[in-house]
Amino acid sequence: MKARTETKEKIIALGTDLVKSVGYPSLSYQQISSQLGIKNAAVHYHYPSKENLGLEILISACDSFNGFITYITDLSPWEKLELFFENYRKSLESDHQICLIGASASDYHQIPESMQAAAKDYMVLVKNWFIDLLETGRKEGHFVFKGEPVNKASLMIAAMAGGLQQARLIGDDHYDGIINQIRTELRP
Amino acid sequence: MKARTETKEKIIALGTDLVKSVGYPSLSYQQISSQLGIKNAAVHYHYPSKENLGLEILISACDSFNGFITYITDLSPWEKLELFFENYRKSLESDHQICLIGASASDYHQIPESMQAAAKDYMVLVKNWFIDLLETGRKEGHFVFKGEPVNKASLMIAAMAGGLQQARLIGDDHYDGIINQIRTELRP
DNA sequence: GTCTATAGTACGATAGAC
DNA sequence: GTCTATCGTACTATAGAC
Repeated sequence: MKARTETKEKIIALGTDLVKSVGYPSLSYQQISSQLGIKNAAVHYHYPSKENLGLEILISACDSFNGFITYITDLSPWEKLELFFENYRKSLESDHQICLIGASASDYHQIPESMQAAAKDYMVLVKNWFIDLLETGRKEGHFVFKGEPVNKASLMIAAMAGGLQQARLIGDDHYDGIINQIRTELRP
Repeated sequence: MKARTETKEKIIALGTDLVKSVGYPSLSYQQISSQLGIKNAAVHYHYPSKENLGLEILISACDSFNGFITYITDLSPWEKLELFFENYRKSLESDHQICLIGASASDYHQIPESMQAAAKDYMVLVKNWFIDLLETGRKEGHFVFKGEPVNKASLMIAAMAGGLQQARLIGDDHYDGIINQIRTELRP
């Protein structure tokens, strides 16, 4: 009924939103089909099992992030960091969605092994990008921090993912306070 | 069959473990009854609805934390902080359980309103204790950090909750790196 | 306080028509 | 590529015996 496989892309886009707002275990074929105006079985046609769908959501996010870091490769360390902050802030504004890394981690024992592996790959990708950003930024005098870049990267990624979640409980100020603290501590 | 309400306490203890490992939505009466050697209906006798059970788990955790901070009230700021770190590290060693705050936050849209409110109360309690610890510790020269105590507290709590989750994906070193970074930055 | 039995619901998944 | 119809399963929850 559709030109090319437009529906397939819509399913991934909506599925991603749902995982970020209710989590993979609570994601259902009915939510997807009803919101897209199609039927249960139509979604199964594109993604036979829930595992297929969940895995594709993670792989797609990985591709997007790779595109993102390539796109911003020429910016300054601070500009890169602020864009990363901004992307996370957008999740907060989209009805308090959390990031896929946090969602995959908190539901870790409820997702198939293939998704556990994909989530790990995704997180390693993000973390390595962060380590490189911090290392380069410090070397060039843009950032100031004690200790190893790997530990600083771990601290920042964990704080951002955790902060997004906790903002659901006690409000967006919590997340903004975290970002401001990170900025304050990193500034020369 | 039991003296007093021993079963009721066992249900809360096991329920707490299950929420911390699989989350409230994936927690089931069957897991509880089978692991306690009783039947489905017996659990319903003590906690008629799942909401009753989930709420009691959070309230119980709140009470425990209140007991904890009273118990350590005479220790030094660093000793208090290290005991807090230790409690979180224990979750990691218990088959990678996460904290109740992180679990409640990531499943926020899947838990009843009464639990959302209880989780908020719990988190406010923890955060306020942290703010006071950081404020006092800095005033007395034990801690060093830039910015407001409230933002530093937000950063630390989010990093610990997020770090516990992310350690499931990429290993315990991730969490330990976060704690070491926090120590390094806080040390005078 | 614990049991058996079951109602009622929601879900993932498949078969087969169009 | 989408539909209707349905199977099998897992879950929350309740009624009533002991």
